Amino acid sequence: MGMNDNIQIHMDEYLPLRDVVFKTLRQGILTGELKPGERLMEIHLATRLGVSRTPIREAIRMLELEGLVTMIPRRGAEVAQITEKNLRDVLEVRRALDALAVELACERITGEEKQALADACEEFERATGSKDAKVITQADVKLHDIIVTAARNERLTKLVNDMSEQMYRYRFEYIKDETKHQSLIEEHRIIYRSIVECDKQTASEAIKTHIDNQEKSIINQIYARQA
Amino acid sequence: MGMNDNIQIHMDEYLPLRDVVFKTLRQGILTGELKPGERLMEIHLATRLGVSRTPIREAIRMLELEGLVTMIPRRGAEVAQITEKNLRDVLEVRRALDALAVELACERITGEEKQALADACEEFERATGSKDAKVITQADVKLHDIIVTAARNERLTKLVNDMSEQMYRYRFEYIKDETKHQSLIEEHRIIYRSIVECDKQTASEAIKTHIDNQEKSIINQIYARQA
DNA sequence: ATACAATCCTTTGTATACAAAATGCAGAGA
DNA sequence: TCTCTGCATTTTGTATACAAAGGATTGTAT
Repeated sequence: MGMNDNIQIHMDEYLPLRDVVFKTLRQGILTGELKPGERLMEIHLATRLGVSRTPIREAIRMLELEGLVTMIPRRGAEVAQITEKNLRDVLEVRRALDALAVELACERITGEEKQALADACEEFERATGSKDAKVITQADVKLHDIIVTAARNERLTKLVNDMSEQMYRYRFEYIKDETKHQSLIEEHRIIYRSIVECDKQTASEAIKTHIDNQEKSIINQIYARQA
Repeated sequence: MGMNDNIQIHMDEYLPLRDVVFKTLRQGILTGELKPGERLMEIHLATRLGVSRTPIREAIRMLELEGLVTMIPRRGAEVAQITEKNLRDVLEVRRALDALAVELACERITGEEKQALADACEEFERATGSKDAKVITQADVKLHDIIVTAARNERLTKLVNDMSEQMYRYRFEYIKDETKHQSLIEEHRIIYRSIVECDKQTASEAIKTHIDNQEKSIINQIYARQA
């Protein structure tokens, strides 16, 4: 030992092309670069990304299962339509899962994590000062990450992360709205305090409010865009 | 209209090979035919199922995202290990989602569905009399299907179905245990009644108890198998 | 001008071929 | 006997080739 620790080979840098393609397409869809309804044609994507059709196809299979693309038999894939119903469905589920996460976190959070959570709250407050949506978003993500991690449930973590990512583009817009910042800070504080005090009831209510506010904002955005 | 209705071509019979392979492998894993830790080698599977490697690979990508197989870089896929932690995680989430489902069902269930639910309850009672685990399981699935459908949330439906399927093999064993039948019937009745009466609180508690009982049984089974 | 039909072209679905990495085994040396 | 090294085999990762289905376009007939 000792020597091996220095080697520090980034052996884990290897990623199959399918995963690269998967992440790329996913990113494209979530940021809106690839628009809903847009067809995903294999040769097209393959030449564009400089790979063959095989990794593209495998990536599409993954996106399909995540619900980000819709398959039409013998016609191929297209970026899934986002309907209002669809979003409400996702948020409805996410609300329940986030509530579960904070309740579990109340029971299982460690001392270190409590500290990390406190730090993350402060960090978020500072980030709102920066007026940089990206920084704020990162702080927000960090905070929520600590909570779901503290829930000690891998399946839950994966689900919550998947669902948050689906709202990526909307969350970004939401966080740009500075009038919401103060209430966000307040919500985070309540969540933090109730988790530390192991007050499941309050924590769960607070996170539900948190999601509900996001929902309202997102629904507004949809109408705004349509108009 | 009229004429076209008669044609009734089963045009939708077409399924890409990848989906056939997917379903086959999935079934194999869930029934325990393919055991945890078993390697899934592509050529092997391909010759066995009489197809080429391509559909096999695409099916594996899907299974991977469902968490049924684990990928080891440059080594391929193997059937995911089922740990006790893993099962507890799934059940913990399922508990919350099922609770959400009944609560939503309380609000949204239609008159027809109420009738269907009543029928399904009776059907289940009759099924327990048959002593045929398969028949009983079917009746149980039917009942739960009606509930999640009544929740009117497609995302939720998909998640709940996925999670139930993951416990397929255990559920089967559970339902074989005749000593549990009476309490199962009782639980179903409570759930049914509270949904009809739109009593979310009771419905949610009842379904949670329902899942908790399943959990106990499953954990017991695991210890029994290990011993 | 419109409707219908044949044909071509695009695109997916599937199979196969080739390259690179990893594993296992055997043999040589200490 | 044990270990290390090198080779052979296996298996994945990626690319390409071929077939069939769908859609579009063009031409023709009414």
